[in-house]
Amino acid sequence: MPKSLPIIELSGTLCCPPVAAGVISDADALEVALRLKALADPVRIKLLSLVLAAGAAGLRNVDLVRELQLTDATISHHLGQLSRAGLLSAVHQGASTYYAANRAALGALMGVLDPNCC
Amino acid sequence: MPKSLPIIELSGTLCCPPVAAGVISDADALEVALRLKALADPVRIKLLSLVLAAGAAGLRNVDLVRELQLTDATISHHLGQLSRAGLLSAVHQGASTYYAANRAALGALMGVLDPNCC
DNA sequence: CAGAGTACTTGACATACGTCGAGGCTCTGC
DNA sequence: GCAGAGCCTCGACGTATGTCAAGTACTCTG
Repeated sequence: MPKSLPIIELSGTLCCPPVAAGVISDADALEVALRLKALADPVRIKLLSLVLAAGAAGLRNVDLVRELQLTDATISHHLGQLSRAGLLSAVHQGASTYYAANRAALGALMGVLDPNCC
Repeated sequence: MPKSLPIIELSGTLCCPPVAAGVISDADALEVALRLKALADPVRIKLLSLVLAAGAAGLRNVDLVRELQLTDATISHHLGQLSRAGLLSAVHQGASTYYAANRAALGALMGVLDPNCC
């Protein structure tokens, strides 16, 4: 990975034309790729699935530590990745942090890549 | 990545319930993640977009070398990743190899992750 | 057959990434 | 105020990955 990827603000919802509509621009390709990278890990897929299933209430770091068999540091790392990609939203409540899935962001990302969309 | 990811046959089309339908299994999470990993690179997104735009005829390695500014070895590497993930299909014709997008596989992958689907 | 064009493989390099242990911070309840 | 729970940050580690240069193999053309 010599050509290192730049840091981009990803917390917002992705917005670019679907790939089926024409050749994607370099900038859009980068945005899409960075979000996919945030999702391209078995732990994070499982994690997102658990959070999705929990609904709007969300789940805490500890809840996920119990489900997956990983350190709280590792879970925190993954939650950070997903949050930075805008796929998860975190809300602090007392000593805990509840993570909920950002369904709109996930839907938008899938919509851009879906060849059958639009 | 100490817990190294196993090698799995991915050339077929993904088939598992959408994440919105419930918590995904470890095996399905791994399958989804491996396909996303194959897609989570700006070059490969651009590449897929170009191939998609080319339609059923497909594109050759050289064509893509000209579009993106990379070595044929690098393009070959990326094409291999996408092919192994079942996202691209290769057909040899004389001295050339034409790559076409596997729309069904891409659609299936997006369908599994789309929270608005099903 | 010779040469050009195309594609894949291999090896090497630098960087990115997942994981953990240790430590520190904030909030809660006694 | 203290002890504990929950969460994050930091540093370190081993592995994976994107890129290229060089080499190899195949196909077509003349």
